[in-house]
Amino acid sequence: MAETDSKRATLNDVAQAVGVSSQTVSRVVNGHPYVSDETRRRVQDAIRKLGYRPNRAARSLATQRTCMLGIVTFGIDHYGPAQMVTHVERTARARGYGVTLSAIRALTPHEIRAALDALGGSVVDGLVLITPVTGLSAADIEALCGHIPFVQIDTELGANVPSIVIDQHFGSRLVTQYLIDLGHRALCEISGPLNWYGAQARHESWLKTLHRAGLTPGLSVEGDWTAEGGFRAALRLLDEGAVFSGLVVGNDQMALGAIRALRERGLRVPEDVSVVGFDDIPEAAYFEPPLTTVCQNFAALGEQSVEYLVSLIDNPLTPVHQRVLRPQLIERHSACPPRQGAFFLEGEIALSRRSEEAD
Amino acid sequence: MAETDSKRATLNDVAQAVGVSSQTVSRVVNGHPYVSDETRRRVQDAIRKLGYRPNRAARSLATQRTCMLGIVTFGIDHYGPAQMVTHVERTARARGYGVTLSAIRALTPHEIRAALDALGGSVVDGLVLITPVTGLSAADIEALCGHIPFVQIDTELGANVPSIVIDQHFGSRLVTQYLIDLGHRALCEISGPLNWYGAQARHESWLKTLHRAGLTPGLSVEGDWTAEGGFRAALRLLDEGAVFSGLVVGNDQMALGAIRALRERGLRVPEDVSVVGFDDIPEAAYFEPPLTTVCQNFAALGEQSVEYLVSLIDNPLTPVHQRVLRPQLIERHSACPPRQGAFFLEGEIALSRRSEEAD
DNA sequence: TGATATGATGTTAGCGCTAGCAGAATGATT
DNA sequence: AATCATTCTGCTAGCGCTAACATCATATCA
Repeated sequence: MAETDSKRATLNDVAQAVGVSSQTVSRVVNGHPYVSDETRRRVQDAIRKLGYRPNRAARSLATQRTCMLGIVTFGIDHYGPAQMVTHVERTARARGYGVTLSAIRALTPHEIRAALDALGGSVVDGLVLITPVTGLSAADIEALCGHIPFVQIDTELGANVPSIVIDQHFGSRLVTQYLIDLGHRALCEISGPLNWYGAQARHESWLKTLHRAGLTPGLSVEGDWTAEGGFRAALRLLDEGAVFSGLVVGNDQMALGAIRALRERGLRVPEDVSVVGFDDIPEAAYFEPPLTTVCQNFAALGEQSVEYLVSLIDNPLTPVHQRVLRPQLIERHSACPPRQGAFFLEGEIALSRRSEEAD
Repeated sequence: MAETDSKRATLNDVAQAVGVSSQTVSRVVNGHPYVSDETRRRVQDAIRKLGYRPNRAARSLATQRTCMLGIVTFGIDHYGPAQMVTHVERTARARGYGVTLSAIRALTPHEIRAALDALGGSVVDGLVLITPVTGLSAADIEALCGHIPFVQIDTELGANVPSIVIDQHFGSRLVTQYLIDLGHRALCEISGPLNWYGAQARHESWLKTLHRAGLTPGLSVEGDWTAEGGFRAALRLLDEGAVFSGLVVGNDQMALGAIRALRERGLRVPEDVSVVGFDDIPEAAYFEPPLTTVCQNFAALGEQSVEYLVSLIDNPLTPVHQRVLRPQLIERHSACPPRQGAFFLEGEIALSRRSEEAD
């Protein structure tokens, strides 16, 4: 196998070993035609014997392509972004691209610029931006990316940039209407951080769906996507005297925390309060009770974004569009019809505050 | 900002704009001394005006360094590996390195070779290998990496390769002994896939700890790290007639599934069966009941591996060692002393099969 | 037989950058 | 005034590869 040479073998080393020009070796490596079978075989032998591997930097310099995609992601600690990264990587590799990862922890322009700088200097042929959060305009993004083609994932619905998004409005309508159809009239919400597009969209559609049904929305508290945040948010809801038989939670982890909080306050799920989540994380089916939630197809998101990006790289004139994926309701056992007279009389319209004020 | 030139600006463009040689611009870009303040200022202005960014490929070619680390990871869909990736990335960036990610889905030499090929051709200065799984010898790894310095994470304890590992034996002893100390005498196990070093180590130490305490290990069933796998494994345990008051589970997700299975069979946790997990995922505290588990410091793992790798890059003669981190028991509420006479009489030694055979 | 296609190779130049050396200018020292 | 060190700048080469063209041999056709 690999020679014990101190230096890595180069194209030229291989060429000399075989007695051909380096160009011929290059042709073999890149699978070009017009190399005789005999030569090809001998070159391949030498490549193996010398342990030759093409130098990507040199190739990039010559071809102006890197066969690398950059992933810039915010919120990689959360389930959604992490899933997206995984699936983007998988698809990119299947398409012959490597990926380089740049996770940003804070949403400062400085951090973002640093992330892009790390990727911008001709290290990547294209960028997948996982930007689930407000704060950067489309113009900002375009300015930062420069001439590098990019696709955004999980960004603002309706934005006029190359992007693939999940219709969070639809998902929110789905669960909210589901609870309404079950007979719930008093709904509260634990939303994700409202500077996330998805959280915002879910919140808005939660409101709108209730209004359309002629119901008054109950309290909505902002969580932080974590179980702990959900726990605290639910406690706050209860402490503020909110009265509700249905609770729409921005993701499954927060739903888990919320359920625990409800239980600690003596409320049973779903008998006293129906709880629904978002994401359908693999554990959701094994929560107590198994969680009714909304499933998002992250695999499709990853695949389609890479496909789109690759077509953008191959042909920069590919028209700009936003592809919208629809999530799907997964019915399990954390929601059921409300018990009569539990918290409120049948037909009574939901109140966001209990009449008998806090103790 | 960036000019609307069709082409990206190069060092030479900047040099011409200022009227100096490209070398001087290079000095400014790289912060070398011996550039007059006046010149430096003018160059920096021009850089900004032209939107110049150094071409990494060209720089790599000239310097033979890429300032990139490669992460090759198996099992990125699981909590541990995903956490490691996140923390490696974070630390690498703090140290001035970018990371390129190569996730392998199957443990075939072919997949691994492909992953390394994608990274090997002078794209990275060093490799972090997340290889939690058996199948590759240290020699294989060294052969595959060639001359590129590497550090393994989460590999075999005691292996003589540059590596950072968590002492899974210790962790397993911790929980197992904990249950024994609580008074449990009949313990079963749901292990992770036994081709994972961690799962293997935990399994072995589970056995050893029981033996040392003079107890006969109950049944051990292999899971797949997922909640669903834990669910099915627990069901199998029950179906095979295992009798136990304590259950050691290989990770938190499987513990979640197991708890659900136990509950569906009418067993309460922890009153009838104490369950302990591994990992301390952020949700574990909000499980029903809150899960007693073992916390692993993935952040330290990521940090130390990158630090080690960087020192290996800077000085190839850095001595080879394995750094071992110790996990920590997190007591919550999924384990308590066994009830007397629930499944077995006090003092009775655990049987791995019930006397009255399956129905 | 000469003209034309086509397969198989080599030659040349250059991608954008940095290392290393070679100056040139300035000031300090003999 | 000659010598030396110090600060600044430019020149040249080359990192390893590929695109584009040039070359040469062989096969095909009129």
